[in-house]
Amino acid sequence: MSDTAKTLPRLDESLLSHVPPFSKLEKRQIREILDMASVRRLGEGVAVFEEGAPAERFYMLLDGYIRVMRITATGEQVIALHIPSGQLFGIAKAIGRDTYPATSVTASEAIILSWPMRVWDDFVARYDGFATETYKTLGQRLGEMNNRIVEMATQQVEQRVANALLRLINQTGRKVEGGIEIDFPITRQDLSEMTATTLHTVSRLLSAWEKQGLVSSRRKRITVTDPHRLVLMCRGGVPT
Amino acid sequence: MSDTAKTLPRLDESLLSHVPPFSKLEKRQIREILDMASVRRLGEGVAVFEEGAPAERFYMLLDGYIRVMRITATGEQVIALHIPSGQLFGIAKAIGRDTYPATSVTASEAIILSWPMRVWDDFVARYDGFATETYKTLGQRLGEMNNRIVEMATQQVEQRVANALLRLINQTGRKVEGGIEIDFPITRQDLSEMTATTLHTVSRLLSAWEKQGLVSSRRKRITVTDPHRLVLMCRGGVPT
DNA sequence: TGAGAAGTTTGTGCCACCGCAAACTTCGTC
DNA sequence: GACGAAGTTTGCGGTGGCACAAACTTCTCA
Repeated sequence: MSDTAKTLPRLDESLLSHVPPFSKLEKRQIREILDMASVRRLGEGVAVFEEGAPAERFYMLLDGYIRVMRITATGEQVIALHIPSGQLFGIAKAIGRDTYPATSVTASEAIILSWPMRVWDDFVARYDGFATETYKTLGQRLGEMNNRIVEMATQQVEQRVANALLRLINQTGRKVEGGIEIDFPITRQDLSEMTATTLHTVSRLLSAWEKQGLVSSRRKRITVTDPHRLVLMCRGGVPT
Repeated sequence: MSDTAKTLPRLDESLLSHVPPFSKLEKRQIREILDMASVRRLGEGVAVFEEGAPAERFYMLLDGYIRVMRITATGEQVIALHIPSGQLFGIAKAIGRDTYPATSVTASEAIILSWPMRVWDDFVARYDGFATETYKTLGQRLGEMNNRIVEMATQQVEQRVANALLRLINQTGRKVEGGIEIDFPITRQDLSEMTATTLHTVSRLLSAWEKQGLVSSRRKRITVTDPHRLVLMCRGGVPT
């Protein structure tokens, strides 16, 4: 709802030159692509698009984090995925859809590029490596979802939360003194929506882990101080 | 393990002419494609490929059903998906992978075509509509998985099993007297592996539903006699 | 036709986790 | 710097559905 912007001053080619779907392109081509893009700077917690809406644009996250979620008929939220910067999202066309299959919300401040969906086929046809790289990240996301299904089907809450934390620090971790911190604000509630449990249970688990020196957390911030022991946690056994 | 066959007598073009990824092609092109294919006839419960194996071939299911599953480190099985005839599967290349992300097993007797993965890029480049249709089914499967995640995160066992049944009769249902039957042999165990519960719980549920006239079942066979009331079941409330 | 395998049903006890509730802490803002 | 909103912690009771166990039924194949 809040802060939008049109085509900002002028985007530098280096913005995209190292980003997988565009990394094989010449400077000239990246220029073309950037000239077609709109830029927006969004605050935390802003919806980029809603599930079911006609897929009119596709997006590239330049900075920040995006949370992909779905909302059930009864109003419960389920977080499907977090997307780090440098990835495309909202690429409904890539999977033959004309509406977005889920809602995307910023998990932090974010900068996003976007293009009208009608140029999608051009991108695929014209830019070498674009399609390939796109489908590679799609495959990764698919694999991740698959893993989550297996986890939810076979693991206990404790292990699921541990897994979720590890995945977060792997994908979006930032090294700080004393451990690895999740690079965006995240609440117990969020974590519970990622692991199919309640914020109460997550809170209890984090408190326990904090006492054991596995993690340390403040409001909306979580730092994993002992990833190794957290990995052990994923495979069942309660440590001493 | 059991029954294999090489290129059988001679496949008829009509086999593929109505199957989405090939439906836009000319007879000549379908001939080409068929001439490159191997055919196999498989019994029930035979593995087509295993998770993690190098993705050397991709497949088209001509008849029967395929079950896509994963096995955890502790040996538990989780069924991710059932694939009905007329769909491609094992298309690792489409998502930028060079190993299969899951195991595929026949859920019934089945007839499958297959091609070496190296012709994949040719297929995409040469055959109009092939890529598009492929990604459409990919999108559907992604959506299904997404739905399962949401279900497992928000619903009770009873609702999840009801949902699983409904999905099965939607996708693979066969009309019989007195209801719609799932078109391939399926055990309580299978159903429990699809819904993250135990075979005991599934058995109890089915027994209860049978008493209420919602379903009727025999060994390895399930018929939904009152789909409408089963739909109600999905949304919580216990009926009279 | 009979023995074993595979699949199903049913009972009982128990515990991990949720639901509810209430107090507490941290942050933003006027 | 005080108020309210947002986020967190903690206690307690209840219960859904799992684990374990055992009998039963239906198929298969010799």
